[in-house]
Amino acid sequence: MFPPPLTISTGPASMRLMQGPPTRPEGGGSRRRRGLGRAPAKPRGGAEEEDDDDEDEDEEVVVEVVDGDDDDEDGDERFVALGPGRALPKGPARGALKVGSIKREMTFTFQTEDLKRDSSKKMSHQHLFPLAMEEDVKTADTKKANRALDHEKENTRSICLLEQKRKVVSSNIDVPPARKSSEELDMDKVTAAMVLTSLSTSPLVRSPPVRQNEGLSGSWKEGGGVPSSTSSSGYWSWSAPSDQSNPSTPSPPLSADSFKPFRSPAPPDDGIDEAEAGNLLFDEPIPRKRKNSMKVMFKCLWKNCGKVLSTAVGIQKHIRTIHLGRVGESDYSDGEEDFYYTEIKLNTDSVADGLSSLAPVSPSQSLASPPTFPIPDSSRTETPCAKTETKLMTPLSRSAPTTLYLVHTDHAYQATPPVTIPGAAKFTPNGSSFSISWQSPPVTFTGIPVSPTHSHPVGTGEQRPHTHTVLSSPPRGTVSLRKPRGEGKKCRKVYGMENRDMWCTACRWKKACQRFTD
DNA sequence: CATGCCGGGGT
DNA sequence: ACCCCGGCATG
Repeated sequence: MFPPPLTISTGPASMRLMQGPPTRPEGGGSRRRRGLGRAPAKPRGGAEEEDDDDEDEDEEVVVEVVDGDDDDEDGDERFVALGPGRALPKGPARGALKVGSIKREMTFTFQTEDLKRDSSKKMSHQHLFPLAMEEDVKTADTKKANRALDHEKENTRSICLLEQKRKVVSSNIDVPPARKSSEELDMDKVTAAMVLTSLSTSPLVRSPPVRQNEGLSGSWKEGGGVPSSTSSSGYWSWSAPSDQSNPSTPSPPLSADSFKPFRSPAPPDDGIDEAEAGNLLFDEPIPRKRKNSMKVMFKCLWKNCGKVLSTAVGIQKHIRTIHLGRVGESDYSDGEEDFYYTEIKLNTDSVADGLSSLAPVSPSQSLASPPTFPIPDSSRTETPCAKTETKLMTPLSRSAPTTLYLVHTDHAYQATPPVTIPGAAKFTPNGSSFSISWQSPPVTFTGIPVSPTHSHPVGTGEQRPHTHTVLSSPPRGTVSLRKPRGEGKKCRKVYGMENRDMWCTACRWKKACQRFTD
């Protein structure tokens, strides 16, 4: 109560320290400080308050960002938010960030859900991804419901058709059944043409290599196309913006189908391949190289099979016989195989090369978060598979083609954009906080090892592994949100220990400095 | 080692 | 809510 003896208090901060350690007889160093003689708090308090005001402003910014996320489930939005959020700083901001990230995740999930729903409807009872469904369901949202309803209307009609067609096409595989109006078909054509053109024209066009799988998967589902791995899509669903949910958007699967009709008369492997190739290219992270000595290969996308053949016919046959089990009709091709293989361009040097280049190149930044899903996913998956695959190719391997999505990549034009986002790599090197959400994806890898699981021939059970993967992913939120550590000088440095009184409260409390926010 | 902060704990 | 500190992470 009594002001401590001036003698002592007068001493510089150092004094305090010295005394502190030995003992805190009176009440602790802090008190001492206050007692320093500086009028208890008045001055200090005033200054601080001002600071606080400033801080508040910052905080507001943060808040806004967060809100944005809430309002829209749009993936893009998220990114935007991230940018600013990152900058935001200090204490309160931190909290906001956390929330934001969480919401983000939620959003993803829910989007995925939508997709799934759509697909499920179209697909009808195709037991495609039961597991995934369950998982998602828990996260389900009211919003989702709304969207679902909308889609239903339009979908309902198409569903019937789709199913019928599907049956015709293939009984055991979930081929993208969706069929759309002639207009859409045309659109697809056009799109395909454009894609091809762009590809041939400029290598730049590339899109995020990485998660094609996931991103695509999302879209596919929507299209009612391939059901299989839900898990992967789960996280990535974000890549698929609300657009996908819209029925109007052409679903990838559709386009794929649409192509067939034209060429179908005679299984034009080349034609299809080309189209796919185009898509693939998108996937391929290394567009520029392709000019050089690129060798075109056809890779089987069947889940545990990475078989690579030099000819489309070969790969088709491979798929037909090994995966589709159509030994007898080896000659006949309904085009279904097309979905299970993809055209890949290899540098004459070596495939690995290309792959490796991918990872290192873009990721430089993202390196910070190695686990980040984006880059590695597709690329890695493919390569390793290819190698291993050859051996694995066995009936067992026959599981739904995980990679299948890749194929669909054709429709990349749709998916691509979103995927690009992942460019998120941009997010930033420092965005430690970001890494969090991203990390989740790493899961993908897990999936690979898991693949060994035997699955049902039909290609439905596949998801299991994926789902599994997803589950394992949980690590996401785990990352510590710890602030990067402000670069600028903080109160401590600015005022020094001697003037601790001048520090902002936060600094005094050893909390994130509120005055010199970074 | 100095800083900057987080997570806790005390009042 | 305010005030602090132990301890960890980072440069």
